[in-house]
Amino acid sequence: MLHKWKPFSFLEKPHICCRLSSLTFSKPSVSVARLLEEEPPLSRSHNDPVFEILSGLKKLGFRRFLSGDYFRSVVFSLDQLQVNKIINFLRVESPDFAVVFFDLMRNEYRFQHSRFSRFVVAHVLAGQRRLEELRFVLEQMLKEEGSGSAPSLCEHLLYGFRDWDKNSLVWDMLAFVYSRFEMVHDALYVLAKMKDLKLHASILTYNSLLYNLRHTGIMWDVYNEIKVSGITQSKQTNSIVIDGLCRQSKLQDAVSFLRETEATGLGPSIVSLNTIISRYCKLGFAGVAKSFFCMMLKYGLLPDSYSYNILIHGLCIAGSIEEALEFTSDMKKHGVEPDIVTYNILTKGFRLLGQMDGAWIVIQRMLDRGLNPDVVTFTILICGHCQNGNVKEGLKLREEMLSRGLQLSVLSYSVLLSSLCKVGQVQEALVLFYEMEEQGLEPDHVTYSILIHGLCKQGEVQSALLLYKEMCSKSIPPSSLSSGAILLSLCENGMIPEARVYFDSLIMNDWAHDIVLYNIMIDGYARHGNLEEALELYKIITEKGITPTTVTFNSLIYGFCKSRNLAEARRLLETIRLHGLEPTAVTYTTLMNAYCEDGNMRCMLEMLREMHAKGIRPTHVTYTVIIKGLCKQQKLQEAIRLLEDMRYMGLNPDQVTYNTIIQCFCKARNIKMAFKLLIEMWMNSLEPTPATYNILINGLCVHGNLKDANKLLISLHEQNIKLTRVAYTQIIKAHCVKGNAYSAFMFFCLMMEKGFEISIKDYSAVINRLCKRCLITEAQHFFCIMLSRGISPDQEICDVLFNACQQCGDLSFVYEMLAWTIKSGLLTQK
DNA sequence: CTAGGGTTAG
Repeated sequence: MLHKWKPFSFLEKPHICCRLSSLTFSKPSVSVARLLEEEPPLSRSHNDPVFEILSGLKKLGFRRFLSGDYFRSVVFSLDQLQVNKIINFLRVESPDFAVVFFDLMRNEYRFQHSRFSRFVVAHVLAGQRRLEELRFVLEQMLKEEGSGSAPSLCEHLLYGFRDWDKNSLVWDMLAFVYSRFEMVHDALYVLAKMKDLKLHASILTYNSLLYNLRHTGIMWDVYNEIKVSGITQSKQTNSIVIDGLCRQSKLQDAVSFLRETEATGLGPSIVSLNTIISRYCKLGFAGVAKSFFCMMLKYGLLPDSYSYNILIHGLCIAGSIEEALEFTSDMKKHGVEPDIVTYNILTKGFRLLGQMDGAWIVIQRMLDRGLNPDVVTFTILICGHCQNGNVKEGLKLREEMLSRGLQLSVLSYSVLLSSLCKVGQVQEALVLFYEMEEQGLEPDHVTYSILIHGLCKQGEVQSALLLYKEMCSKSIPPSSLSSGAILLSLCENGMIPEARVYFDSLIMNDWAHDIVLYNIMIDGYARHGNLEEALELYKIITEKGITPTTVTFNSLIYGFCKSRNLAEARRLLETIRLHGLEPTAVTYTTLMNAYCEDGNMRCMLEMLREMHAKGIRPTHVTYTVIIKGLCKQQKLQEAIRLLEDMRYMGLNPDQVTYNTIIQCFCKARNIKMAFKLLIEMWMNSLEPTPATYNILINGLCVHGNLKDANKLLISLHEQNIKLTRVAYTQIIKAHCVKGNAYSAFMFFCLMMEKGFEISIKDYSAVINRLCKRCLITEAQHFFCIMLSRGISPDQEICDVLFNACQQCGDLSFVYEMLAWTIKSGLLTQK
């Protein structure tokens, strides 16, 4: 291997830079002769820099020679082979200098050492038990060699250094460093070679490997090997196994393992018990966690601050803040002082209960104790405000942090980004995202997931994809979450075949067992009426042994409801329980809505009763469905009463709720009440949606006064309020039906002005209606606009116009139309 | 040991 100079790194050093121009790379300069004049080197070696360097070192001493002109003039021409010779020579003569020379070449001259030199120096360091440095040398080597390099490095070590002193230490450290760098396969390879050579690995190496493999079943292979090899286990060995079992969700095995090791004399360690307590807490079993805490005391082990913090945290997430506070005083009594982590945990505890005032009391106590809130404290507070929908307050806290000189972490930014996205302020989120990058913070896969998701939800799929690409280019591997966002957006945009191709590619990768991805795809199929494919995917899930969630079934139920197979939908409700899962409000609401659409109020109410009996709280969506049912039965007063009841029960009606009930009043020709409800929306700071206006405009067109509809739409149009094309098309339709071609034309222009895509369907809708009323000239007019916008007429539109011209007796246009149809190849056979 | 992200219903 040829060594490579890294010119730019040494050019940074001014003294070298100056010399560079005067350097000669061929023969030793005159100054060498002067340096060595006391005893000139052997003449035959004049051209051999290795010889000159070695004799120079000997004569002048290390420091003097290496800082001298000769060495500086010749150093840049040295290749790896020559450096190998020097180092190997020094190893025998004076091992310390071998290391110094090695370091100097690398640090001062950015010399890329060969494997041979590195291993030589590694052996020297191993011989002197300079383990930190040994590790460093091997770390440098493995950083450059990368993963998959173990076989060739082992070969090198095996054939080049077989009987060297302390060879086994170098092997062991090599395995250790591979393991630390998470190059597990390489580490295992080295260990296997060591086994062949009958070399023993140290417990540290085994522990490190055990640690890296603790997520997997291979952990046991390593553990058994430790037992077989007969080396003494350390305290950490058992803790790592227990941690691994916990991470593999084998909590029972972890407990049994703890009991087994108890007998072997080492006894359970604090760390092992802490791990188990932590696991039980995370699963929400604070009671079990407490019993292990007591067990710790029984063993005579004194709980440390970790033990207390873990338990206090467990109690907080279980909602038992009082008990958490009791343990906090308990820890003080036992001489363990609550630290910043304890206070942060308690703050979070209050935050989880929505008691922000309690959170502030904790912070006050923390301040009294002389502890300053840190980034975590602030993040918890920001989180609290954001989850209450108060992003503004969250942003204020950010200011506060900055004014205290606290740098926001990636995490605290992510909290803010997430809540900005949730309230639809994606642009603001992006601004904050760029600020974050400017601060030199590297967004991680969670940050990207949040933004990609936010953009997708806003329909900005292209920007989302750009961000996705950016993430991949930074070699942040896409997570199932960010990919899930893309998948979801493909489904939401109706691109089901594309979604499936993408889905298959995701399943081929690491996320073949992520049920959420399946759920998104199944829902995509169910939503777009492809129940067969949805069921096919469900079959695949069960075949793969993946546990479905209630969401999986909810989507299937939706699919069956959509295809009007209510019996099967209802049967699936029972299937949920057979899988040991609980139906949710979504399950029941989906079914209730289907019964409601079917006009089957009896079954709908039956579902509501069942829901109630099972203790599942209806949501505002459930109530909206019931309101819809009441409206269908023309029970308007009851609907209004339910709307009031909702608020009373703390369920806030949203836009859809109002849209439902407003539509109902429009149909009942009670336009006044419909507008009263619109005002009520405003008063509850609910921004009406485009659908709200569509309902009102339609109500005015069909059941009210068309002039009022005109006024409303024009006013909305002028105020630039977000509308859909439906607002325009339905009023155009109404005017056409009434024969107000001019008004229709005016609104048509307004619709075009707003930049809505106008399709042939819009033209034929107008032309059809105008023709029906024999408004041929007006229909022609729209026909001409259509042609001028580059839209080609289809068969149907030509037929309609042609027939109308004949029937209404406008023969002049018949010929024109005839010419047109011939020209377009759309001639009809009538 | 403490702080962040996803899927479903009207």
